[in-house]
Amino acid sequence: MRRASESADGRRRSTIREVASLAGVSVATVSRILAGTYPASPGTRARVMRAVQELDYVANAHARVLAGNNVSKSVAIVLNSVISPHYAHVAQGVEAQATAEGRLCLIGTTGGDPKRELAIVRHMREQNAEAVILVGNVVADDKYQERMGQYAQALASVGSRLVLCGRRPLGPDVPAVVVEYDNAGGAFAATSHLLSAGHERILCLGRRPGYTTAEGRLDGYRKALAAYNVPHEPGLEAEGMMEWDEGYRMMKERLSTGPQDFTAVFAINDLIAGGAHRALAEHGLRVPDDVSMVGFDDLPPSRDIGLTTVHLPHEEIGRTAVRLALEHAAHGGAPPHVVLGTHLVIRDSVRPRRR
Amino acid sequence: MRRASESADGRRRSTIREVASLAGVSVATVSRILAGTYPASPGTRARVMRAVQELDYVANAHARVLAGNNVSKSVAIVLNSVISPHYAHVAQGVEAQATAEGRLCLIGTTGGDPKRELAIVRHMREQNAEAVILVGNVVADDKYQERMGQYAQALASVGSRLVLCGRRPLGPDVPAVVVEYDNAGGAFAATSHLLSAGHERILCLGRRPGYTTAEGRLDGYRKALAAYNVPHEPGLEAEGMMEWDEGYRMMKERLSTGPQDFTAVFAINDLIAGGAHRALAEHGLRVPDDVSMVGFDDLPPSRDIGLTTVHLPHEEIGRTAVRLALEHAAHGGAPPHVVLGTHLVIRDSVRPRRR
DNA sequence: GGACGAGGTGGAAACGCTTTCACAATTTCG
DNA sequence: CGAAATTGTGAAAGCGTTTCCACCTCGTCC
Repeated sequence: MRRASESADGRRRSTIREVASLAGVSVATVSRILAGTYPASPGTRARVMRAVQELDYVANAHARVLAGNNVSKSVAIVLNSVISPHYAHVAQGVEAQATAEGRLCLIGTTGGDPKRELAIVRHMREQNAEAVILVGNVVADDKYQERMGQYAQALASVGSRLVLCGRRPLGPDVPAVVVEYDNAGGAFAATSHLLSAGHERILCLGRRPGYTTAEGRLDGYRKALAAYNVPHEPGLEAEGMMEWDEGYRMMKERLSTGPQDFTAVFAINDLIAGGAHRALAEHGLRVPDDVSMVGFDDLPPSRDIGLTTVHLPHEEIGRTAVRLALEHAAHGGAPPHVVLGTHLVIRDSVRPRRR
Repeated sequence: MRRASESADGRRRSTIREVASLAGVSVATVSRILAGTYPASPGTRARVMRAVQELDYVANAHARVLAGNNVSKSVAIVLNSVISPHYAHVAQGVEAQATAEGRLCLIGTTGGDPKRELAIVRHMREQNAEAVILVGNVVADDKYQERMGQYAQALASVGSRLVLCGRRPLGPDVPAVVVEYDNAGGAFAATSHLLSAGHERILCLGRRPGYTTAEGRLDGYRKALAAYNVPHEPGLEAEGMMEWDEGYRMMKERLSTGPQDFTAVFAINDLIAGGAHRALAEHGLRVPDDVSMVGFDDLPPSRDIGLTTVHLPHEEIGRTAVRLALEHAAHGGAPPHVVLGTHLVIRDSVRPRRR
């Protein structure tokens, strides 16, 4: 009654039925042998294997999912973009762990748009992914709070386990595995490093209210100042997004609108540090000779400029997300919540302050 | 006879049957209304929609694929790693275009290992992906040629359309969409830029026989030398992989084993340029004051150091791959083969040679 | 020497959907 | 005004698997 099943390019895919009849056994036997779930006589096994080889048989994953208990052996990762290095590393970790655990990795990017995120999560839901890993905050637009209710509910009904990486919680009624990292602690260490080198006027680049990551790091910066009894000066906090261009812009503005009233810079992430570094160079200012600088993330390109920065275990974040989600799926219980540590990587971008 | 279908976390997923009975229509009607393929009376449509809302119904993608013509509405991307910026950008392009065309994006990384690549491609094949996009060469180990036969055949029988991005062809019997970019032309422009600034002793970093990308760029470098009548000196070509650490290593070795016998550097990609840049800095050499440098790729971090480099349309490569694959799937014919252009981005890493 | 397990195997239901076919209820037309 | 075309709907087959149940064939035990 129906056209023969064909794959995308018209090549016919052989089915388990064909394998069975070629091997002279029932489909049930083929299925069992391939799954390795039941004993089978060596002779039968050999015949089946030969037939599989002959027909170049590969099981149809969709049929398998449908017939089985609807376990799709896949995890989904949803993030802002893959080109942002931090996200790329996390994605790499997710993919690696997923593959290691025999899962397929689905990926979707949102560009930070809540609507797109929602659409993608819905799409993932159709796929029955075992876990949906949400990485990084979405841009909080004006309708965010309003949308939040519908949003959280939609996410809650994903039916998959939800994992939040470095991201604001969705609400008390939305259970989720959480993988955090110590933003405040790292920023405290970074700022302290500058302070202990004698710097007191430390420009902080990347304030961003409403973004957990930025907020946590700003918090660590302020705490370090307090710990060293250095007065906190709001004018030394520049607002901007966590991107290269923004770092460049913030530093440019700073340098063009007045005298250089700082001796060191704490960039809330390495991207900002990179942009600021470039802006300084264009003004003939050298790091660390003229200005000391510390970043946050420890991304590979930061080595180009010898940036002292806070190391974040990016890939481990991704791996942990998958591992915890799958464990939680297997054992149940309360969704786990971990916070990963950070440490300062000292390179060559800080000099003691000249007096 | 079977347990009720449950999703991963035990939440029950409603089925089309439940929607149908709640709306008081047949499943066929629900299916048609949701697909929008047939007319339906406004009343029925409204009732169905209400039921869908009520039950929070989302179709099961696996069942849909199985029942439909086995079209899975998904494309797969297989690459070395996501953390390498070039690959990340390509992946971003693939994901963006896939989403734009209503497809889901599957992703897998190989670490450059042919065996893992094969395993992943097999996995993708089970999924019935509409296209499998292979990005970048796999490491050519000693058994490569031998394995190539089996390998090409396995890929050929993927049943999905195959797309090769910046990658050596698999063989005449393996039809594939090919998306290339002009490595030789870009390298020619980059080297010419250096030559026209008066540089003659130009160190080329990243020779790598057997790798199409590296070979193409080396070729462009040599051609430019020839065009300017500058004698080609094999000693000025350093061998290494296209990675940061390798760039660092190559430059370190160069500087520590003899006098600095070059005035400019052509790095086969920006990663190498970054590493070399750092090594130069550690030896007190500045770019461009002491050494001129040109890279290849135009990755974002290259802006940190103001690198003049060859721009590659990374994301467009990915988007083109998806677009062509899908078009080819729809219209058939010979698989398309495109080569994308490049252009030089002039920043601040080249100075005319002092005499 | 018959009952009983255990090891293999096959038949068939079920998974959740799409689509073909058939058919009833309209509308349109000569 | 009756026949033909159109429209909306339902029943059921089928997609390619897995798995439950039943069955058969042995070897083993009392």
